[in-house]
Order: sequence, then C-alpha cells, then structure tokens
Amino acid sequence: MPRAARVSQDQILAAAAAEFAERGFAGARVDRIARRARVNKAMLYYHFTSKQQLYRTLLRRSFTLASTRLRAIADGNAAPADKVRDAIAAFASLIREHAFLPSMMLREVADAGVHLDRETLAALAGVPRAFAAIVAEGVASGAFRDVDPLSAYLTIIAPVIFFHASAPIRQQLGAMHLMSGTAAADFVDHVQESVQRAFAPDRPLRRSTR
Amino acid sequence: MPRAARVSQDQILAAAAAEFAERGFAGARVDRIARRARVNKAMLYYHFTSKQQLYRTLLRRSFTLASTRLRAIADGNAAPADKVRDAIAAFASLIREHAFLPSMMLREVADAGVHLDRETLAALAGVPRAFAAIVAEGVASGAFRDVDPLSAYLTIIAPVIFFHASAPIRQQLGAMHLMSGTAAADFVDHVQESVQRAFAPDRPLRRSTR
DNA sequence: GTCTATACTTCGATAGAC
DNA sequence: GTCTATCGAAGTATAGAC
Repeated sequence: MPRAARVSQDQILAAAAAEFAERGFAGARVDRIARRARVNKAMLYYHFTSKQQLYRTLLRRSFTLASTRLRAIADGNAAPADKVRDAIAAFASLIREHAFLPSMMLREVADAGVHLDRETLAALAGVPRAFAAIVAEGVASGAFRDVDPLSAYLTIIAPVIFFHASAPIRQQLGAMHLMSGTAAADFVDHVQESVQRAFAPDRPLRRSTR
Repeated sequence: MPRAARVSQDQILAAAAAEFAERGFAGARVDRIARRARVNKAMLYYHFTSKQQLYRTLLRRSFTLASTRLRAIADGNAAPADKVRDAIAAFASLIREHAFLPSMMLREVADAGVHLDRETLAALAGVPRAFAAIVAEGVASGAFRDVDPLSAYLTIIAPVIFFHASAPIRQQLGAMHLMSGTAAADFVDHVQESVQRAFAPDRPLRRSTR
C-alpha cells in the first residue's frame, strides 16, 4: 500500500476513534471525522466502505490485541494471583494506548452489540474467555475461593472501564464542587488490592511450588 | 392535572425510557417514542418541551430516588458492613424498578454528562456522596480498612450497572456459544461477598456494640 | 388535548471533475 | 488519490384544524 494512503487511513482511524468515543456511533458525524482527519468526506469513503465498517475495524483491532495479551498472561507460568494482577495491569495499559476504548465499550454494551459483526463479536468474547481461564486455574488449584470466572471478570473490567470513561463527567462534577477526585494509578491500586482480597481463599494456602 | 394528561405523560416517559435505554440520546427517535407511547408526535411536544427535557426528567427522577434511599441507609444505625450490603441491595432494587437506568447511565457517562443540566448533575452527585458517607464511617470506626470512598463506590456501582446493561450483549454472545451465562441474583451475591472481603480490615474487629 | 401535515435542518453517501 | 457539489433520506420541531 502506498505511503500516502496509509497515512490517510491512519489519520481517519484515529479521528474516528476520538469521534466515536466522544459521541457514540449514532452521535458521530462522518463530516466531523473527515474534518478531524484533515481529509474530505469523499476520501473517507474511498478508504472505508461506511461509517459502520470504520467503527468495526477500530473495535476489532482492539479486541484482538486485548485478547492476545491476556492469553499470553494466562498461558504463562506465574501464580494465579500474579496472573490476575498482570491482567488488571494489562487492561490499564491497553486503555492508556487506546484511550477511546472505555467509552466505546460502554456504548457498545448499552447498544447490545448491534454495530458489530460476527467476527468482531468473536474477538470481543476472546477477552473474558482468556481471563476466565486464569480464574478457573486459580479456583482449581485452591489459590482462589470458588468464584464464578465470568462474575470475576465483570467485577474487574467494569470498574476499570467505568473509571476511565467517567473521567470527563467526574471532572465536571469536580469543577462544580459536587465530587472529589481520584487518580487513575490510585484507582488501579485499589482494584488490584480489592481483587486479591476478594478472591483469596478462606484459609490462604502457602504458595505452592511450580 | 387531569387524569388523561397524566396518563399520556406517564406513557411518554415510559416509552422514552425504553427508547433512550436502547438507543441513547442521539440514537433515540422522537417518532419512535411517540409511537411506543401510542400518542402522536405533536402530543409529545405538547407535554414536553423537547427531546432533551424528556431525557433529563427521566434521569433526574431516578437520581433523586436513588440518592434518597441511599441517604436513608447511610443515616441508619446499622453496622457499616450491613449498610454496604443494604446499599448494594438498594442499587439492585432500583435497577429492577427502573430497568432503563443501567444503559442510560453507561451512555451518559460516556457522553460526559452533556445532556444534563446543573440540577440533574447535582442529583446524580448525591448518590456517590451518600455512599461515601457509609464508607467513611466504616473506615473511621475501623470496620473497614482504609479504602478510598469514591473508589469503593466505583468498584461497586460499575459492576452492578455493567452487569445489567450488558445482559443483551451477553445473551447474544451466549446464543453464539461464545460466552456462558450468569444469573443476576448470583452476580449480586458475588459482589456482596467480594466487597465484604475487599473492605474488611486486616485484623477484623469484633462487632462493636452501638 | 389530540390530530395531520409539513417546514426546516442535517446526515450518510455518491457523482464526476481533476 | 483527492476534491467540490449535491442528492435523497431521515430527523426535530411546529402550524393549525378540530
């Protein structure tokens, strides 16, 4: 692919990510995406079939990346508690790299996935699947109490996503003196610590040799 | 207010709640709201000034109700751990009564609160404020370890909202054999249990007399 | 209070020149 | 590959009869 085309495509994807995160699929305006990408609308439609395809491309890439990284952690040989710690850190890292993800995820969840095709939905499902493998391993080995893997996933991913996506509204409430602030790093620490305690078995085992 | 008007207004509010929850503010169509309410569009604009006012009215009512109930729990004389339990149960109850809330909250958080006026934002802020009072009391009395009240709130409200709002997409993933299911009651139990463990002090105190 | 009809605007997408 | 101009559909909101 020629360099110029690649540049345009990346500009469009970055602009679309920002627009979709801020406004959602229905609220996003193709004109605004083109303007933000500094290309005209016809150029956008030259590279991408439709608003929907642009949207799907963005999410599919992120889901695949998240899934790959999480699977690598799950397949490692660390203790389950450490894998969970690493998984939470991995979510936080991914969000730092793909700042549009939290907002887009909240919106797509609320939209029941209607904008996603089969392939993108499958990529999405790979994330909880990989995380659940970690939890199941920990439960089986006695490192965790008997927690439901999917519930465990949701109690972790929801706060992390929600915290990041809610930064703007929390900032606004802060400016109105209606809410105090919490730093992102402190929040991730809180989740890390809370999850370790929440998953710990009633009579903690001595860490087994591996 | 005449009975007929009241009926129309309630029909419109109920229809709007469903439409906004399914599609979000930008995706919601006034025509669809009117059709769902079985009134025509002019009737809707007779009772409500605009799509936006309808939206705000819905959320302000829910926020105020949530805030009132939570404040009642916070002001009670139960032990902090029990107040937290009651608060989580109260969130679950409110959601059962206002099924549109989880989805609308996710969307509004992603939208940074742009559709809300000052009054509605203040009502929203009352919810974490009331919950934080419970946590602060528990931390002060030694019933909880030193958790940040706002972080504590987010780690509870996010999973509860996310779980409910994600029911449709999880069901779809289940139908595609990409994810297994979890019952709502089981999930609330998981949150209850996890939070008690996450908040517990390192050396649990004997329950103090009051 | 309730309706039909429609004004006015904005959007996604495309045509066609270069 | 990139542009300007524009089409047709769909949206919010209102006018005005009853």
